Amino acid sequence: MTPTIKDIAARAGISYATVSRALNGKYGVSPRTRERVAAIAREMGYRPNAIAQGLVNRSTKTVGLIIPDISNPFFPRLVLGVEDTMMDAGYSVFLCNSNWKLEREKNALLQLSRKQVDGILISSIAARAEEIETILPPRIPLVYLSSYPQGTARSCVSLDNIQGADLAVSHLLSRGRRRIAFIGSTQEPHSLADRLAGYRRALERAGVPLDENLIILGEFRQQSGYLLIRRLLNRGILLDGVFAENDLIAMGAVQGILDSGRRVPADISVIGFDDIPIASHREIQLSTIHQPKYRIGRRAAEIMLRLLTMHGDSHPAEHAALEPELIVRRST
Amino acid sequence: MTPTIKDIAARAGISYATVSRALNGKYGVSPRTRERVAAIAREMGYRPNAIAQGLVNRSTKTVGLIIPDISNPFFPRLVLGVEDTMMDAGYSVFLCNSNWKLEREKNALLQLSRKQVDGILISSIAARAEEIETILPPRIPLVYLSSYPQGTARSCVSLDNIQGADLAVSHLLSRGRRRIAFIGSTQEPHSLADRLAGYRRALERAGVPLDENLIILGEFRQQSGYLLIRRLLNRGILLDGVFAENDLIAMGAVQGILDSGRRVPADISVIGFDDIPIASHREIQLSTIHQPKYRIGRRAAEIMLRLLTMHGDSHPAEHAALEPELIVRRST
DNA sequence: TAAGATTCAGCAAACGTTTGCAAAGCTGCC
DNA sequence: GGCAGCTTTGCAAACGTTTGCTGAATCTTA
Repeated sequence: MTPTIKDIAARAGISYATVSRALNGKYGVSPRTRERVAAIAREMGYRPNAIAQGLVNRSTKTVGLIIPDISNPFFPRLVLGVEDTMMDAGYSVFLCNSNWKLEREKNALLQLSRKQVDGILISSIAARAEEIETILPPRIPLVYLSSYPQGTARSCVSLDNIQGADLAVSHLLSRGRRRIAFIGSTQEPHSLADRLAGYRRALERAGVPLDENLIILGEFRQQSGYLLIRRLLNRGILLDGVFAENDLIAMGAVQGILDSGRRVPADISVIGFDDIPIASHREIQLSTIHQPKYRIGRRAAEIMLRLLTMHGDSHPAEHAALEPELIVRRST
Repeated sequence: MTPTIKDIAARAGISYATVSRALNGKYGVSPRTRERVAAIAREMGYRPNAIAQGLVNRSTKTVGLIIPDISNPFFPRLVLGVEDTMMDAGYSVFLCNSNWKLEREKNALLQLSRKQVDGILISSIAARAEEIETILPPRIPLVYLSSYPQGTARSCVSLDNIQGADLAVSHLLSRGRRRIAFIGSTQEPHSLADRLAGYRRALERAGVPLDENLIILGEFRQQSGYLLIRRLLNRGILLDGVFAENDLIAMGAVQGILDSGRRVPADISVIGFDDIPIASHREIQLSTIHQPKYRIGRRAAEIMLRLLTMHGDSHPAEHAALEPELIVRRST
């Protein structure tokens, strides 16, 4: 069917070992045969079979990328950052969506390890490192990006979530807000913990007492933000500010507040997290904490490439915590 | 390192051929040994090496998915549709972004064929089928989705673009608009041609003369829509309606119109194409032609699975043209 | 009990590469 | 002309599976 190295060898009247060496620029082939082989290969439209190469080289030039949901606007640029830089380095990437389910995340891990990927990048929703790292093949390179479980010794690339949340809440405080609700999601335990910690830290520093009634949790969806804020308001709980764990929730919250007859930001200021594309839209103008999504993806991929090249020798885990940036827009 | 079939065989004191048969449920192995093998495999944490299997089976249970740009809001749900259904069928998918460049598209095709994918799904920007189909390995299953080149004999899943454009323009006409601009992109020649054809057809049917000055082309980006409409307006060209080739362009156009001091839809009605998530947002409310993105992805994957299972025997190309749906919102 | 049928297991080749080792060919020198 | 030393090539094993063929063991039946 498709020509193999043996077909080339037959045509050139030499052994296929020589063809392999010629094609790969290995030492020990005369310039003349090297050229002849190259010409025949070109003419026959030869393409190396990466599967066979993978088997003998024990490296497939392939990595896996696991994220919760590509249709969540946070992830596309992250994925692009990974894909661009891995592609440039000659790697292909398997994309897997876990749909925020640990079960599917584990399943993807299993699939990828069967497929002999050289490394795995994962935006994990697992709470503890063991939950996923015990599934992995022995010493496969692993990089967490954007979200990682507690207690891992692997490389991570993420925003400083505590600092980011602190920044957001401090901003609300600086606008004179004192009754600040936290609306989050239980879908990513670790990111929740950090952002909640930042929320607490900012309040504490400002001497504002924490009211547990103001903390309310659901999912990472716009509708969830809408429903939660309405529930809060209907209960008659007073508030003048909202810090949402992400922009989708924040946008839902804004709608909920408007629908309840209150104004944003006059009555209630709202700030989100992530700075997804829509947040900057002229008609939305949501204040938020910017995450450099493409850069996170690229950085994670770069770390992966480093792990991949120094195959085996000591994996010094690298923890890159990028600086969060406050973006002030109309909603605060 | 990781246990192989031979390790299991050694432990069980049998030949590795038998282990293979036992694990794969092949005929010719006693229940007793079958069980013993299963137990040992479980105990040793055996995972079949898909690369080795791929080599001998000549099937990798892997497909490639090539799209222009995952960070364009049209694609994530399309990709999800593909990934979900391929995953369920036990396939992994390589994601490749071509960044709207034919060169990169071809390159991805090459990479994927080296990697011995079982099939390729592609949202191609190529104008003619030869440009990409000559690169493919002989008889690999190929499915175009959402966008396909002219003159292909392969399976396609897409919206009826002519019909969709006709629907959009007819809607503007029904609102009394007569000077309707077409703002498009040269990035996808075939989709451009179809949507332009629909635009022409609708005008002709209504007896509205075509004014070539109203047709203007750029890129599939919001900024492009903004710049193009401003250029049009600055030239003093009269218009009361805009049909944009996609929602991003349409949103840019709306901004451009507003910035020029005109009102939407009072002075100029705007309709887009695709119905990306943001179009339905409360503060945006863009009229558009809905594309069932997830369904397109799923459908394409289903066709791929069919091609994959009837390996070899006659590939009757299937051309699925989904029905476009008009969504009327505030911008018209 | 013998012959035939059936079940179970092993051998070895194959998939398309890479690569260590050995052999063959060539060069130049004494 | 013989031989050392280098360059070029070939042989064969290996990577981890699947599978056709063959042989041994067990079972059935008359």
